[in-house]
Amino acid sequence: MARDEQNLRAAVEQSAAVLTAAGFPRMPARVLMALLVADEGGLTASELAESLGVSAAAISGGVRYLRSLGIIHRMPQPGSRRERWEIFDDAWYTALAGKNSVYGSFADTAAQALDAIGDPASAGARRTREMVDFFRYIEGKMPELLADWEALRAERLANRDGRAGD
Amino acid sequence: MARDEQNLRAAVEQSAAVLTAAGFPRMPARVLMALLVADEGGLTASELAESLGVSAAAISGGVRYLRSLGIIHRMPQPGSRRERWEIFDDAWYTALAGKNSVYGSFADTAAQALDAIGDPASAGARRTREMVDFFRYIEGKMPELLADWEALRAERLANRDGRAGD
DNA sequence: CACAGTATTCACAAATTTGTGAAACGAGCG
DNA sequence: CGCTCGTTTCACAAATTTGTGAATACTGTG
Repeated sequence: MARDEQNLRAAVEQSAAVLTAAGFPRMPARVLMALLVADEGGLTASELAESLGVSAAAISGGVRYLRSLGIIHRMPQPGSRRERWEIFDDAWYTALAGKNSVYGSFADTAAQALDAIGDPASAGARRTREMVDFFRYIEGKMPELLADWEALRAERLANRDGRAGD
Repeated sequence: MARDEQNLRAAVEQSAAVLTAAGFPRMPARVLMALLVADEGGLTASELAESLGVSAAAISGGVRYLRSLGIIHRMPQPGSRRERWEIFDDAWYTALAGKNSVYGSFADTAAQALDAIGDPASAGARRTREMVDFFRYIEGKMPELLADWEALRAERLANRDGRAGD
């Protein structure tokens, strides 16, 4: 079965739209999805621009954003000025782990609010304390969850190898 | 210790800023934090407006958004037109569970991309498949994580009661 | 060391989001 | 049943975000 470019484009756009709806900036989301489905070796800026139908400048901005998140990287091609952009294999893992620190800093600022409330028995204090506890709990459990995923993934890969390379 | 209004305001704004940085719209974030730290009985729209220093219209919009997310509710006061808005106790729990469905729909659209790629052995297919698997895994584990939190919370409350109401 | 091909930056236009004041609406009270 | 207070809706202004074309900077090649 060959690449169904038309459906692929549509699915890329739709997935990017989901990310956008979740608060992710538009262009980075589109670039990210394009890189996700790209073949081995990633894509150049101009390939991205052509594929997404946008200017080179837009790609440059999107790429800078994604790089600042540490989920893509540049692969300088020896003997060519054309650099290829590639998504890290653990991009999503990293992104989710990173969001974890958002939970953490949110809990931290909320904890300051908790201090400022004073009376620990008040409704506001109880509510706030419970929220802080909740996010700290999630934050604490996430590493375990991710580790479990890693283990499961490694196991799958081992099985696949065991079956003589699929 | 009494309420330190000044620090409380600052902490509320800062927490709202963290939410905003994470993609949450600004005014809803501010309203949400104000309601979180509010005393028993929640706040009226005008109290929110005064506390946040914005117009009644802005509050109305923010409140509508939060209600659409199902994390606050209106408490009609008998004998008064002033309705009080209150945050649900399980607001954050709900929000996180809801985000879970975002993971799900993201995985779904990405799975469509996977189909469109065709060749399952290609780099793009491998990458995409792994991402889909990852989010499905997270999505699957989250209920368990939340249930564990519930259990822990119930246990804490029981202990507190056991110690004769703190 | 100048040239050619790419990538990045910049100023700006378009689109979207955000918040306001004024008007409309709705519920209790005299 | 009209008045009053509080909330919601609406049209619009301000601010922010998003993406473009043109100019600039960078790197390898002849």
